[in-house]
Amino acid sequence: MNNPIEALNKIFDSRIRLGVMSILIVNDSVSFNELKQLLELTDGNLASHLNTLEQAEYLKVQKAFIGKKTNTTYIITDLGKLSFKAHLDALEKMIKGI
Amino acid sequence: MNNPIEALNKIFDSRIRLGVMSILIVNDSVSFNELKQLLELTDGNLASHLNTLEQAEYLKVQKAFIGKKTNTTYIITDLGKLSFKAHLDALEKMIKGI
DNA sequence: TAAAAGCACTTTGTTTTTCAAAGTTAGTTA
DNA sequence: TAACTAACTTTGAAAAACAAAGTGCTTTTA
Repeated sequence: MNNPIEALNKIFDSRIRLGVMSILIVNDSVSFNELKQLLELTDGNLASHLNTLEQAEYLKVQKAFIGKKTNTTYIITDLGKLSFKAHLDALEKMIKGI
Repeated sequence: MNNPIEALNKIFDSRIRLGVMSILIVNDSVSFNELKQLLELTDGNLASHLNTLEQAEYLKVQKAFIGKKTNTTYIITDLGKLSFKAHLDALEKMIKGI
């Protein structure tokens, strides 16, 4: 048997980032405020986790205008999708003992 | 929709503790050394994660003798099994967006 | 039109967690 | 008896998480 945890992605150790990804993988685009309310986080905390995911290029930020009002939304990238799925696969394999 | 991450267990944020639990859930009893080799950890690091799991009463320690030699093995508790399964369920629900 | 409020952050600083390395105790093999 | 293994504990450093406060901009409200 080889090390079952090495295929797990360190970035997804955090349940907040796991939560963000699981929201973004089923929603095309989610705003900062929606995430904040869904996950019940402070601005700073959410912003820093989003930043970690953005640095990893797992999501991208889209700044748009709704009328004159700015609106920031977050979108998962292809790399984000792949990495998240790979992590879930690794988790499943580990649990099933494959 | 309610907060998808609140049902996740903080203790299982750590992939090391996740790894330990996934080993213990399929093996009746695993020794310190086996865990150390499987997970490729230093003694101190493994011991501290095992301690966290023991504090939570997710596993118990069994000190036995093999001949005159002591042998320490770790066994998952019923609470450990329940908590681990509950965490996996919560994860699954979160991912599936239930 | 001045004040209050919302958005999306950044900054600051504390607390918590993680981890490696070294030390410890006790038995074991060469 | 010296080196070795097992199973830790202790120490200390580094990283991560987090809340709170501050910022700049816009919009709504009194």
